[in-house]
Amino acid sequence: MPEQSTESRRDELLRIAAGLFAEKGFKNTTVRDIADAAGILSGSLYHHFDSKESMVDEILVSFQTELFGKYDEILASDLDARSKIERAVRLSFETIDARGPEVAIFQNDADHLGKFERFSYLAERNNQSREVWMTLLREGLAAGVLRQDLDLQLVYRFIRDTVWVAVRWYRPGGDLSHDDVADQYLHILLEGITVGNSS
Amino acid sequence: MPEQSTESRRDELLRIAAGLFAEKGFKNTTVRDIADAAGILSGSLYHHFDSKESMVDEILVSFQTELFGKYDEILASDLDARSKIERAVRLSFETIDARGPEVAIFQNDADHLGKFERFSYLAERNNQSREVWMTLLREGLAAGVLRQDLDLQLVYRFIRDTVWVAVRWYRPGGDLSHDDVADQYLHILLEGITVGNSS
DNA sequence: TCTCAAACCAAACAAGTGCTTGGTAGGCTA
DNA sequence: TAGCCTACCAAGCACTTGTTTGGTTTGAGA
Repeated sequence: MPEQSTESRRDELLRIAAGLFAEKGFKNTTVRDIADAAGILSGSLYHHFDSKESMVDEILVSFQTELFGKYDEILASDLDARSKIERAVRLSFETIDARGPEVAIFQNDADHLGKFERFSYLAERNNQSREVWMTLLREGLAAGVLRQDLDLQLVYRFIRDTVWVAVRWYRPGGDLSHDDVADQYLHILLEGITVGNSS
Repeated sequence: MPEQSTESRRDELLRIAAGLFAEKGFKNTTVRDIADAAGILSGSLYHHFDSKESMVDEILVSFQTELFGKYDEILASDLDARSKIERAVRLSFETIDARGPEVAIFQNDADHLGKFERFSYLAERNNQSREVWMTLLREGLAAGVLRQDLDLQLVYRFIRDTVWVAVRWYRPGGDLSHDDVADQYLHILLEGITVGNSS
């Protein structure tokens, strides 16, 4: 277990920045916004960080390292195909609950940031994510859990988009827990919204 | 039928601006970006438009007027409950196909723009959209088409988010037509991805 | 008490931002 | 051919942007 006793000033600034990046977008957040929220002057940020870019960089790298570690655990587990898919879906909603700002930044700014060399790892992580999901879906197909007439690439895109987009409205501590949301979403995804059918 | 024979220079500039707004975001697109893409100087844009804001304004208003007109047609139609839902879903993918940039702008910038009085109609349209979908879903429930154990508010949010998010990857003229995508999505939404079940 | 490092301030910088102003080229019409 | 209108240019203004620089405060250890 990693020691994470006291939050350093640096970590605190990163957390403040992440919140603003998530709320307003990376480019639309100024270093003065961040400094104001932290109660310091903008120039003082450069005592802690090289640049505004390096702030998002740190935020995204640590987030993705954590997330993909958990994806790997699911892949390596001995769960059956259907349970693996369920776990992967639940992981998304857990992550939205625990790391909302980071998810939002990834959703909103990854495409734009990915154009710069410094953030080329975003594209690699994107591929990695696709491989994880396609593996899970192919296992589901092979196990006879999924319908044969599905376009798996399309299913992947739908799932990828839909499990993360809830970050736009989900608020931790609200009426619905992340587990509630995951339950409903899994029900819709796996069985659809219409009454019993057997096609 | 409105005459729309020749595209005026003004319309052309709006189309160019919409493409850039969709690609880079409203605030991250400069008037010089737009002017460059149009082959003129930035100041010349102000012969056609009051401000950069009024450009998005025109783009969003005309887009929403068209879209909600079609929603109303569906509501007023004499289709059965399930067919109405299908039509509404298909309308989304048709719109992504025909008005991709406008959909992207709405997806990416509506939240941020809606904070200003000038764009308060965005929040109203948002409510209107929710009413349309909730009406359709309630009809589906009353008609016995939808399962009784669904949280309709949640179902609405999922549908709303997922029918529009395809704008991130769908490209007109690609392998998949908007009808292909709609077919698959409807299949997933209505019947789920798992093999026949009757719960 | 002295030292030192972490954290911050105060002021400025060059580049980029939306927008304004006064003027011009060219075509259409009276 | 005179007047006018649409579309544009050239240059600049006030402001905001990320970042830099040199100095100051504060608290803990020697």
